[in-house]
Amino acid sequence: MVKQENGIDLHATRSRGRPRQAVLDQRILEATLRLLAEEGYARMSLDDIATAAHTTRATIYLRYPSKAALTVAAILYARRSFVLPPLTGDLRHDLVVHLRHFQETMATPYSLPLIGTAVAEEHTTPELLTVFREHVIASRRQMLRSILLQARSRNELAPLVDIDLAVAQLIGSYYALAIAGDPIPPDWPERVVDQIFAGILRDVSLHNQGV
Amino acid sequence: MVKQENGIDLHATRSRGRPRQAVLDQRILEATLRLLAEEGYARMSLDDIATAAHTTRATIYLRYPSKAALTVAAILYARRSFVLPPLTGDLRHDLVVHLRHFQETMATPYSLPLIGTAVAEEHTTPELLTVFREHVIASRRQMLRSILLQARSRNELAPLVDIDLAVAQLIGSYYALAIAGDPIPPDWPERVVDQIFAGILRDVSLHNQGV
Amino acid sequence: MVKQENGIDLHATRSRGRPRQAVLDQRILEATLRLLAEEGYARMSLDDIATAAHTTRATIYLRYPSKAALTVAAILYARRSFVLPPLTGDLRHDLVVHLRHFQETMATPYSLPLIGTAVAEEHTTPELLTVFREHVIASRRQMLRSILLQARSRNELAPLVDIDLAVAQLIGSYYALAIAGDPIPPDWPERVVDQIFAGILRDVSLHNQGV
Amino acid sequence: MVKQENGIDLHATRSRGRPRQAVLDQRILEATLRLLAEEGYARMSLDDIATAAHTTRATIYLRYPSKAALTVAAILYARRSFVLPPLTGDLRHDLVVHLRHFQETMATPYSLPLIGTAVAEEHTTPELLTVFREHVIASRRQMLRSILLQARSRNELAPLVDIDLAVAQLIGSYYALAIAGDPIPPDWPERVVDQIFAGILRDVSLHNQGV
DNA sequence: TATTAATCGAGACGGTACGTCCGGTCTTCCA
DNA sequence: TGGAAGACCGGACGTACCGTCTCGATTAATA
Repeated sequence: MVKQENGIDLHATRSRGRPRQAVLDQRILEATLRLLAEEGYARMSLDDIATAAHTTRATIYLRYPSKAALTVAAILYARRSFVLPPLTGDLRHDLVVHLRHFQETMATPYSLPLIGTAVAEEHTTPELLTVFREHVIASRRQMLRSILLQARSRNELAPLVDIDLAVAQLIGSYYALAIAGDPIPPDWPERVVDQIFAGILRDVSLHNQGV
Repeated sequence: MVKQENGIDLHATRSRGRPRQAVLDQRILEATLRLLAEEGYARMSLDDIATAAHTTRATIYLRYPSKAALTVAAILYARRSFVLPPLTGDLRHDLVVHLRHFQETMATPYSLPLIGTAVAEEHTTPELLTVFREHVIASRRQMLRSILLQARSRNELAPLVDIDLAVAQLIGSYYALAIAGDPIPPDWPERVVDQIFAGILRDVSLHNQGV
Repeated sequence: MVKQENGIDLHATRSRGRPRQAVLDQRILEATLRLLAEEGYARMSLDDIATAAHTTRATIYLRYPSKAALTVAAILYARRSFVLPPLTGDLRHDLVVHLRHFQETMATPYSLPLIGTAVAEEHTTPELLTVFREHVIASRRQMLRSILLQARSRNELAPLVDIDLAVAQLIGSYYALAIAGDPIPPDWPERVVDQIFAGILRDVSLHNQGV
Repeated sequence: MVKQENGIDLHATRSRGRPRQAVLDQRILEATLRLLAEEGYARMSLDDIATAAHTTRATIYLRYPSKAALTVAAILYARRSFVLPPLTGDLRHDLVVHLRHFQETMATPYSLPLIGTAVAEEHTTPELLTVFREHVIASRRQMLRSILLQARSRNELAPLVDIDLAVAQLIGSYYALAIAGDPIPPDWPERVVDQIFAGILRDVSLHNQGV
């Protein structure tokens, strides 16, 4: 009988003594998510989380060894029902669908600051960035990669395309716009897909034909 | 006769009272930069900065109202001698040169975590992100934009190109790779420029011709 | 079954949670008393107290809301084993004994400055003076009053004697001498008792007889 | 030719350069007195004094070397027109008049706290207490002493009277009442004089005669 | 009349302390 | 054993104050 279904179970061992209250796990994680969203990582205090979850700091430390670990757990908890859209085989359509999904995820109030936190704490709390990479970023990146790899196998891509770089261009354009403070256009997925498909240079052969 | 010699004069008004010791400004900002790099924003303490700058917290607070403001000033100070490379008119060359310059800037140990901090503190300390946008990001973005706009005026670009999006793709690919933990290839500037030039799709006309 | 064993129990409610370390209470109060004596109220710093008590300022603030409150508590602590001498019924003897006891109390290095502090802070920190009056001054004053009242009931006093004023004259002569910088004579208790007994005027009847 | 006429001239030497503004002396001292009365010595800040006197801390420090010295100067300034009542030769009347004068002086809002401050700062700022003793306390004490000495020379006093102690009893009864928080009765001067004249014991000879 | 020496306003600076807040650990009782 | 409650340590933050200092501007006596 397998207890862990997603590899991220910190309290797996079914030991003796009074069992933990599952409802407390939930309350703690949801309070964490809410305060993370409202205050940001730095200003979010464990005391406030404990109060919001109707428990105490000590009980939280019984579950998570640090503020960072709790944050990580909360992020994973938030993504527990996260499902990527299925692939259809249509290159443009699949890319647009996934980028839109990404866009919607990032539109929630504190998604970007949370990534910022993970990056900011890279040296002091590398677990944050690690868990982000492994459980949040990697899955989508892998999906986009496979979309492009399938397209390559269907011979739809130019032969020298750097697929990892293409994925970075697609996703990264969102980061760059957001960091710069530019509003993200509603049709950003279509725009970026079309632009990376066609390139930005004038078609020389066509141009020459015109002359 | 010009009074300001360095462009960023925070204490311009030659007012009454004992003037600030310029050397202290410098020592404080350089200590801040060093500790910011060594410890990161969160672990950097004003007491340590004061000690390293051979002064006291009170004196720092005379200049900057908060830790965030000091950090902002230090970042601006770090960029006081920041000079973007000149333009040549060669589209590909100019883009590659500027992206390489960006790449080198980001390669310093705490550039990315610092941006992460700014993004993370967006809601609690928006000044950080604002100053980043205005003094760090905007200038390069503007430069890349003008490179592409000049190319458009020389009729080198495809007519429907979204220039802001193209800039975001160029720069953003670096963000995406860094956040994902991917190593940045040494020839990243050339790669991303070429890929955004040509697009990633197989040349359909050529392909059709081939068939 | 008695819960309070020493009369002044600030933390009487046996509530939940980790109980305070009684030894810390003691160390803090004794360090306070020592530094109060060595440095005086103004120069005594909470950091030094904390260091001397092998704890931290935060822990002190857990117990006392301010420096003044801590000082008050320390003074009360110093008087925890304060026992007034018993009465014998001999008016002169009782008065002398109590005044000598008062004299010995005041002889400790910072007794008078401490009263001075309490008086000085009357408007800004009235608690100090209040606690002094209630716990230090009142008890002795009451005792002297009762000595005189008993004497009155034994018909030993002149009928019009203002007892409160008499107490004030006895004790006050010490204050006045100390404030004036006069050395307090070792037999001050006997002197002041005898002088307040007999009055200072030449005995008129005797004088008249002499003439 | 004597320059200083009262021993307390801090700015005697008539040197070259811009002379001091006499009006500033006055404003500073009066602001000091007011804030000393309103806030007490400890809470009175030189910045507040400077602001109230429409000047700056540096200018104050040009005149007085420390907060304590300024306070001393202010107290002396407050007593510049202090005149003790003349003697009449009537023992009881003279004592009552001087005690009433003392009572009125002490009735001003911060007289007692000021003495408290001087006593409190005895170890850290002994000048305060010294100047108090020399210029405030000693003069009255001397006057009361001379009243009693004259009475002795007129053979009005009992032969063994300790005059210094008698003065201390007279004045000290006020201190004791004030410190204890007792209201001072309006006829306190008469009461204390009469009580110290007659003593508090029942007249034994009279009593014996009565029996 | 020009110089000189001091005052005065304004504010920088070092040093020190206060009171608050937080993260992490611990200790105790209760269920 | 889990959980509630809260003590405890260590350390940072921002504020306040004292006493010193360094400027520029001003003012009067003097050379």
